[in-house]
Amino acid sequence: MKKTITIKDIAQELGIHHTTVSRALREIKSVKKETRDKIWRKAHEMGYRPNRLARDFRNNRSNTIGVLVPEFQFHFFSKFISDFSKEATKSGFSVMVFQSDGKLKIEKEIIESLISYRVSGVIASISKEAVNGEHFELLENVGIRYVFFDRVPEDVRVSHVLLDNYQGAYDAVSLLIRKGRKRIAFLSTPDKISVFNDRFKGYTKALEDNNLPVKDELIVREGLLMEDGFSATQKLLKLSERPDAILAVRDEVSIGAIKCLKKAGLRVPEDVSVIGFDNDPSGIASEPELTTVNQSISKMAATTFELLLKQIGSKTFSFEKRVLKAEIVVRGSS
Amino acid sequence: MKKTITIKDIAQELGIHHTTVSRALREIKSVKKETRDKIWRKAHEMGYRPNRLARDFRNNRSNTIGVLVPEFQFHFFSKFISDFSKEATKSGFSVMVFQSDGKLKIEKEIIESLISYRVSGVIASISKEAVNGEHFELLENVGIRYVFFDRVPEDVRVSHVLLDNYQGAYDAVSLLIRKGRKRIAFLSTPDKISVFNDRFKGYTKALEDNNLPVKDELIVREGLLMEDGFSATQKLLKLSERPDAILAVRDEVSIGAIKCLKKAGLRVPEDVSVIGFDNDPSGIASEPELTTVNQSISKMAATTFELLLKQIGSKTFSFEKRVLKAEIVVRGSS
DNA sequence: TTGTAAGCGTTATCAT
DNA sequence: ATGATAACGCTTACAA
Repeated sequence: MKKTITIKDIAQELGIHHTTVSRALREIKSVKKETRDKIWRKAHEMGYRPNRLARDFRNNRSNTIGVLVPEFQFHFFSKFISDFSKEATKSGFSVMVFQSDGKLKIEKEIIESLISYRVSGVIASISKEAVNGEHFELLENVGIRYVFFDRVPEDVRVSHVLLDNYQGAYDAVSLLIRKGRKRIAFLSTPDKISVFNDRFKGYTKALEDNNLPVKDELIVREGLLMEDGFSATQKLLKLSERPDAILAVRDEVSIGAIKCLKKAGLRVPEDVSVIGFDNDPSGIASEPELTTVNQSISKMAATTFELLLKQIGSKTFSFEKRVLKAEIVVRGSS
Repeated sequence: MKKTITIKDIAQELGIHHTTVSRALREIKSVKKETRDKIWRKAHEMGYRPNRLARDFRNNRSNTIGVLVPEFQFHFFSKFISDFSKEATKSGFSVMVFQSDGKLKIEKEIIESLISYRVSGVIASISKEAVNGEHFELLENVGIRYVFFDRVPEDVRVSHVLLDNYQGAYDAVSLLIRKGRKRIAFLSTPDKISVFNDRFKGYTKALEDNNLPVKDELIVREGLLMEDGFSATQKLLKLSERPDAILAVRDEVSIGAIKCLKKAGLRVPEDVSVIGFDNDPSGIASEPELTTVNQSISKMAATTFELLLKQIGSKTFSFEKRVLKAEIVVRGSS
């Protein structure tokens, strides 16, 4: 194991002072070009690698952005993080990802950890147990900027980026109504999560605007997985009058619904139309292919990064809300 | 923005020395219980949060594990990272994820970055452009332990964890042959990636052991995406004699194949059987559901972490190979 | 059991 | 344009 080379080693070799080396390596103009070149050459020759730990410590700030999500196997989150991290890397940041597993307690621990790491900024999609965003205020106290995306606290008063969930659901239901559907079911989760609440509001509003009743029996909140979609649909099929369309808050749920419908001998979309949310890859694998409400994940990632970057390096916390338009991708299931 | 509390602040408040505070907070036995309690109480009262930057700097080691993958949208990688990171968190590590995008140049930069961060360890799945693992030796030079998983260099001589890709493919083909299939196609990628090479070897060996010819026309290397599976299958269907089974190296590719077959009016599995690799969620969405070679991702993650942990804190680099058994999940498509 | 002193590698500030 | 000095918060070796 070789000795680690520091700026002092380079300075010594060159017979100059290490602060000059530091300046040269950071491309500070006040260094003569000749010295600068000499230093760079020597640094390279000696295999110098900056010690970020020392640099971060000295600057009291790590060049890292913390990402806090409930869970990162959901396609939405993994794609988002992938895009976000490409974006952040371009600007010289590293990314640390933490999963709260939907638990408030873990979320709080992660926030402590983030502070302890003196990250440059944080983006977060909150856990379902977090009703408000109070515990994030700790970040403010120590001057760390943060931006919420997708799952935001109800009382949110910091910058955040959202899909227009309300509009997406409204449009999806409107489409179904235009196709003559009248008994439109809504499949969601029992958890109170902003995103899904908004989708529900869009659903009811569209029904009302078209003079259709909102029926409790058509609203089933089993959960967010494929099997939840399946079991929810089983319940629906036991009704005296079955639904003629289903809007589910996630594609996986829709796929479960389609499986259940087909198993019951019903045709999709002839007997029952199905629409999902998220444009998950499995929607394309499904037969028929799934109509879905699409959110441009890469745009969302870029916007989130933009809002965060705007705050990092600015003196004040700011409050800006960005809502991204949702678009319906019409495929075979509707 | 509040002043940050340090151990010196606590010490001052208590009229003791800050090294005692340091010791107490790290639960070092040589501190009297009484003092210890006093310190913890005060620390909590003052809202002390350790500065990890300072600690890491002083220890010349950050409590972080670097994860290097080609890409993390693939279900395999996002699930792996999710599981790995839960595992690592349990032992008090944080996780930093970097994507090479399959590019050697980026991979090298990431390695520099990892060194610069003095991470405690690294796990990596290498880019397709990396023929050997030479560039990882830099890590060794500075004493950072690393373990490869899934995509490993050809000449690998450090610890690594693999699926038994050879066996998985061998078993899949054997299954198809037992079902009477004789013209079994193989869909893969043109890139030389260890994982897929091994799957290919298993494929040919199984054919040979059953006295079936390995036919070039049945081997199509279009890529790893759904559309690649689709177009590869189109080519296969133009042959004078079509295949009666398809083994693809990823589930997504298989799904593309199934779509193409169905579009051509062929039945799956009656006319053509299809088997994939990875047990991707979309395999379940597909119709028929996809038979696939499954690798236990959580086991792989746990094993990778285990091998890494064994090396962190040990004086010597070690070389241990773990091969995880692959199992076929039989569903409708075969 | 506790205190003292030194130092990790870097950068900011001030002096030359 | 470059050098000298100090400091960031923490831990370790040594002394008391």
